[in-house]
Amino acid sequence: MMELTRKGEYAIRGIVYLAAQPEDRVCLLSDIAAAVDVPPTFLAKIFQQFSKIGLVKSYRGTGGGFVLGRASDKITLLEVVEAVEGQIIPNRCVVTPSECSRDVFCKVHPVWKRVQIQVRDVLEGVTLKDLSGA
Amino acid sequence: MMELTRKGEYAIRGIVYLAAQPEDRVCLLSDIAAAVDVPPTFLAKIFQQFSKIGLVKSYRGTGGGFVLGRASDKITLLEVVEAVEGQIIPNRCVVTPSECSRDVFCKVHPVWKRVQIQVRDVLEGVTLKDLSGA
DNA sequence: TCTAAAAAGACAATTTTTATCTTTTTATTG
DNA sequence: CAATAAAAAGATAAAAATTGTCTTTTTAGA
Repeated sequence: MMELTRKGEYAIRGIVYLAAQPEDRVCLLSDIAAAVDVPPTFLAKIFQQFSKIGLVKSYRGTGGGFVLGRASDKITLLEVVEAVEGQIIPNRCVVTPSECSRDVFCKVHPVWKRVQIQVRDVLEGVTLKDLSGA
Repeated sequence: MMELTRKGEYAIRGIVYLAAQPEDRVCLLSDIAAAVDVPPTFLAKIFQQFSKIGLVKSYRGTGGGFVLGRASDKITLLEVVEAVEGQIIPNRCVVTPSECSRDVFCKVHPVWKRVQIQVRDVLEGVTLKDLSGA
């Protein structure tokens, strides 16, 4: 359980690669995909999601491509993962208590909340700089 | 991401219910399923998995049913979850580094390892007694 | 021997994941 | 302005996992 999907894995690979490039170097999606060994069309979708929330900036047309949206030490692994996988929710009832009819007296609830916090803390403590640095 | 499946949810509900019963009270699967609102056939599969690893003991035939395999304070939530969902593996490469061709120089690897440890620690610190007690 | 109950196995519907392909938009350049 | 380059968007489809159900078998008790 708790497994990152391929999408998440690809997302990390792709953006870490981008973070490792010389700053302001515009990278073609096709080049990134080839370098990190991910289906280009799939990576395109992922980078579109990144782009929407500003994790990367994109340029169309000749000479276009992608660059990081912020300095690599200002982007956390948590942001990257949540961008493509959605929020980290170990249990439905963590986000919608109403779904849990056991609600009021459910003792499991706070446990999942703790799990969620722990995971987020770890991922939030890691930046793309940490992952791409020499 | 990191979402518990329904199977995991059902598993927890079922075994917590069992843990809340008077000790040595043999419970029918059909009764448990009704009480925690889970499809009986599905819960049956789950309890079979519990039974195989000794989390519950089963008795067949008339007067048969299920009881906890150990005292409720000796069964952790981690065991329950892993029984039905498999090991907690945030990323494939955590378990099979060979799959990660980036292997040696993969900086993400230890991060997932930390996530895994944190999650396990939380779940290991909670027993069925904690979850079923008044 | 009949009945009660779990175990085991085969099967099926649904949902999610993992893509691919085509068309559209935007930008550059000759 | 026309041609080209590249990302954005949308539709579709294959594969895998999830979420079940149904039938048969085994085991135990009355």
